[in-house]
Amino acid sequence: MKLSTQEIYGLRCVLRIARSGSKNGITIHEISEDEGISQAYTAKILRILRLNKLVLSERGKHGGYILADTPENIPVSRVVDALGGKLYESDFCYKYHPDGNKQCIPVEYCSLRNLWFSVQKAVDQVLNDVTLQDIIDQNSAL
Amino acid sequence: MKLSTQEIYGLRCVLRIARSGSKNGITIHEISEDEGISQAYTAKILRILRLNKLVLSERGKHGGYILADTPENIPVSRVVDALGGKLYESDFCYKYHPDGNKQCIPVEYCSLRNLWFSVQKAVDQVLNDVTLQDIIDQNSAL
DNA sequence: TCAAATCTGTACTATTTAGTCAAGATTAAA
DNA sequence: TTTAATCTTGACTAAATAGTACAGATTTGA
Repeated sequence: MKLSTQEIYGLRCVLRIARSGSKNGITIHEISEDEGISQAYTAKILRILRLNKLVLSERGKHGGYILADTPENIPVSRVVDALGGKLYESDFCYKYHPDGNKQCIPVEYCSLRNLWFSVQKAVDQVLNDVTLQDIIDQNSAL
Repeated sequence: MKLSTQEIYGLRCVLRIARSGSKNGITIHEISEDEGISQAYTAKILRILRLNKLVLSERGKHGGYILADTPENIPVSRVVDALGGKLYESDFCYKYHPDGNKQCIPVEYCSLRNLWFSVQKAVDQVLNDVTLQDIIDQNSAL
């Protein structure tokens, strides 16, 4: 079970934006420099975050990125889900039964579904309860 | 955050082996049929499980696979870790800082490390406590 | 109006993961 | 001893993810 690099880098980008005091926001160039991620890849990740309404962008000379909400109001789960999706999604059972017609009939399939779903819940419990502000503050039950 | 198909298929394969009453074990062909996974891919996954000492194999006419231990003694975490590794591993911080020299200096890096590690712990808590036998029985706090 | 600094979008390449193929090794039984 | 059923291994192809390149659009200010 792994995090994708998009999730890892993306959360770091969002935190950079959150920590930027500037009213105009922070540019791709700055985020890229600070995080040691290429500008092109930073831009790609920010696009996803923007399409998911986690950040707002402004073009032009004084352009840049700001958060779409206050850091207290953005749980980490929103960022991670935007970039990497849920572990257990609605198409889970179908996806991993290539032959299509055996879903959830033999008994262990259902208990496996329950297993993965409970892993999902455990992860969500952690990530829903931590906001960007918590991370900035190093608040934690972590 | 996703499970790899190796983890998902692999756990199903192990459970098939666990549920096989036969003393000679169960063949790749049977597992493949039962789970709707190709023989070749099933073989590849079983190889990993064998190298990780989760299953034992016997060649030849009456060959097949059996578990290396009783289902009660194999927590799901062992299977998942063998096939997909840990979410948070020792090289985590280095791996995602391509420029190498910024690890854990700016404050949020450390809180992120704590975050991912606590996700890892939450997942482990679920997967360590569930054994193959639990899944077969549909026992659960799931 | 023009140029510079920025974001935007698409298409491309590289790497990793998923999945297949085929030839070889082992065992049991005829 | 031969054959059939099995596991074993490594090399291959396909698909998904990671990461790059570049041309275009927007805004500001000279």
